[in-house]
Amino acid sequence: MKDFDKTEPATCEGDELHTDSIERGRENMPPEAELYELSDFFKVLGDSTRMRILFAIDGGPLCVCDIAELLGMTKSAVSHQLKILRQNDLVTYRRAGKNAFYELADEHVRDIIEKALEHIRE
Amino acid sequence: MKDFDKTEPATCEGDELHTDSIERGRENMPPEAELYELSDFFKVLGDSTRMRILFAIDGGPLCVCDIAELLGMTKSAVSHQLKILRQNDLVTYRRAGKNAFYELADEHVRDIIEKALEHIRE
DNA sequence: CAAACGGTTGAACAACTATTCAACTGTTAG
DNA sequence: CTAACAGTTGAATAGTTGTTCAACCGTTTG
Repeated sequence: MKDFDKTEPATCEGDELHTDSIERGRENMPPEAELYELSDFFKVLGDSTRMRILFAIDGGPLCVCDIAELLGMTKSAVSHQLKILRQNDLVTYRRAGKNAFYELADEHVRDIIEKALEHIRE
Repeated sequence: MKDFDKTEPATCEGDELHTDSIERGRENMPPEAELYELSDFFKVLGDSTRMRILFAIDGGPLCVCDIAELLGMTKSAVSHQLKILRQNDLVTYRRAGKNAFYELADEHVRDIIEKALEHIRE
């Protein structure tokens, strides 16, 4: 009995109709690597702190200290999140003396966030 | 010394230019509630299993068992993720006898994923 | 040069999350 | 009715992740 359960996953009773549907779904599936890039990209956007940072620098380049002040967080916490945003090419930065000014890297990001906003506003 | 660090966060030396930039960033910030809805939405997309599910049913409605077969996962694991997709209005489902057929809820979702694909492909 | 500041980093901890497992519901077929 | 199947669910576990803390680096200013 329990041995049967271990054979999961299994097609629904080997139905022809189902195997067809599965095949269609499989054909639509992007390559493994792309799937991970895609979900990793959304994972970066899936944090309210990072989202706030993106909106903050959308109004123009800001240095770490200013972002920290704006969000009411420590520079350390902000810097950690900026690193993630950098590593995923969502922001770029340029050094100016003691400061590091961050800004949005890409117009795509703005578009995607805009579309998502439309979605949640129904 | 350590007491000073505790005063974080702080503006960069109270510079006028910086407080201006901060103000611009602050004006651009969406309301708190919207920020959370937005990052929660992306959080749902930020998982490779859920992403695979979305691509699978993008090729047409599929029942839980078929999705499980297609992804090589247990029905239980898939069902848990489908619940999250349901709760966030990314999928809808209709019951047909023993089966529950899931499909994409919204055209928006397709658009956003498409835009993100463009982005990661540079 | 030394002190102060902006920024980064690694380790540690707490909070969260995906999968597994087992038990359960509801539907259909024998 | 009962057995088998599709699907759901809650608890437990293992892995991931955001923030804090302390130490550090590089630049600038006195």
